[in-house]
Amino acid sequence: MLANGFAPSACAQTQQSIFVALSGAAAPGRNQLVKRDQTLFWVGDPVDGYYRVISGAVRLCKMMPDGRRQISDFFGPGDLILIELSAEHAFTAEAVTDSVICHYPRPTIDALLADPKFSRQLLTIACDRLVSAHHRMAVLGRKTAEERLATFLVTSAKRLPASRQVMSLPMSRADIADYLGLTVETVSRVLSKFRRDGLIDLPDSHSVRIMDRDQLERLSDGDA
Amino acid sequence: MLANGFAPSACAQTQQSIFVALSGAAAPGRNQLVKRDQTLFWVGDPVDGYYRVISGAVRLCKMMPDGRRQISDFFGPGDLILIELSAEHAFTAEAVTDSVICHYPRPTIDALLADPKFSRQLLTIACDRLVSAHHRMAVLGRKTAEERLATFLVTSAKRLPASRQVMSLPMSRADIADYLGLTVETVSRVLSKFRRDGLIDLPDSHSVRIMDRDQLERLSDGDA
DNA sequence: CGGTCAGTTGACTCTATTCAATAGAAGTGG
DNA sequence: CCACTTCTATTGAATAGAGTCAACTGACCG
Repeated sequence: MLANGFAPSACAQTQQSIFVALSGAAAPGRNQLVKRDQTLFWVGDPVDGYYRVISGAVRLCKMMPDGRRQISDFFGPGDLILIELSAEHAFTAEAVTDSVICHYPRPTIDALLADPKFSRQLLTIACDRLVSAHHRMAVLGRKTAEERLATFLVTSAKRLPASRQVMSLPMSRADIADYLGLTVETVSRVLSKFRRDGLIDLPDSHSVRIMDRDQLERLSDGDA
Repeated sequence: MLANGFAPSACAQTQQSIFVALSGAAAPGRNQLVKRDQTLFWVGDPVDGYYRVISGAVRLCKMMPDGRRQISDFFGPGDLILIELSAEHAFTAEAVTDSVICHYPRPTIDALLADPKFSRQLLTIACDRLVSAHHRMAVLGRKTAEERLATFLVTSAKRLPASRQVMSLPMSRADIADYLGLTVETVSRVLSKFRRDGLIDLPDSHSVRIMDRDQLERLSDGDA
């Protein structure tokens, strides 16, 4: 399943402390099982609390009237879904696979924000996410299809212990396409090319084995 | 010049409070004049403090080895350049035009972070920027050239008082192109088309008058 | 006044999309 | 458990939207 695959984000250290703070709080979060493709919250919903992915994965989406979709972020186990402090959600969050999500009611968080140590940690998480969002803008604005896929694979692999050989990608090709600003066909074609070129192996459609990480990294940086 | 043109961002309210907090601090910021195209900080520079745009405009860039560039954000008067709490800058910041920038040394900010009210405000700013970064990912990943330009114009206009007829765009066509993930030629062509179609007027290359805002908004949302 | 730079426009090219067909995996119900 | 449907992924051929290359114009600057 996913538990051993798609991994927590780079700022796991900080997020761990957050977890401790939240666990110790008067009102700890409440776990809920969310089935695949089920929605955590829609655009326009009130921000009535915060979510933390325990297992599985969540995608954050923006839809256009004609059906075009942009996935602006994925959240894996351990990740706190922190983007908005405003009154209403500007994005939709959906489960990529069956997931366990912990929900912290807004008052719990608001109370914890009085602690400068805690709010400093949240600020660190928000800034880390901001940095990776800005990196992703370069991916979407300036990189070729091959560079996008290489970046996606390398970044996903970085979240995992180097020991793991095969990485699990819980999301569909359509999810990857909407995350990278491409079409399913292009994603499929580029992955096939990477396989032909010996850069990766694809044991099944949700698993990838990185065969030539150096080459993939050069490709992702745009100097291959 | 620019002072009456490119405007502070949407979270001006919060940023105003920040300004008050910083002004009252023991070590207030130090103003510096930064000439056009001059660099505030480079990728890899230590994060030795924070900057606030007093007048002018700043662009945040990421460069690729072969010269491709993505501008991930513009900062206008009043904006606090807050993206990284890490040790090193991951982006380069440059002045779009001659600008006055206020610099707050890192200790000043770190001390203020002890105040939960202040750090809460910084968190709000960071989250606001995160939301707009995610919106921009949809622009870069899914919108056509016309939709990108329409979004850029409408968003820039929103920062200004509705009374202003003519909006000043301090940045060059190349800056706009690198912000929207296009080429200068495409930016130029689309703006010319908008002018022919009566959506905008271009008194000079750094000024735009919005003629048909409704149509531009429909275009930017992708249902035109 | 000459030179450089920014912006515009045109002609042609190419990368990724669209449309279409097929193959394979997964879920459903008898 | 197997037949049937449906969804996901892959591959091919044709198309289109934005990019590239190039020429030209007008500002700005020394």
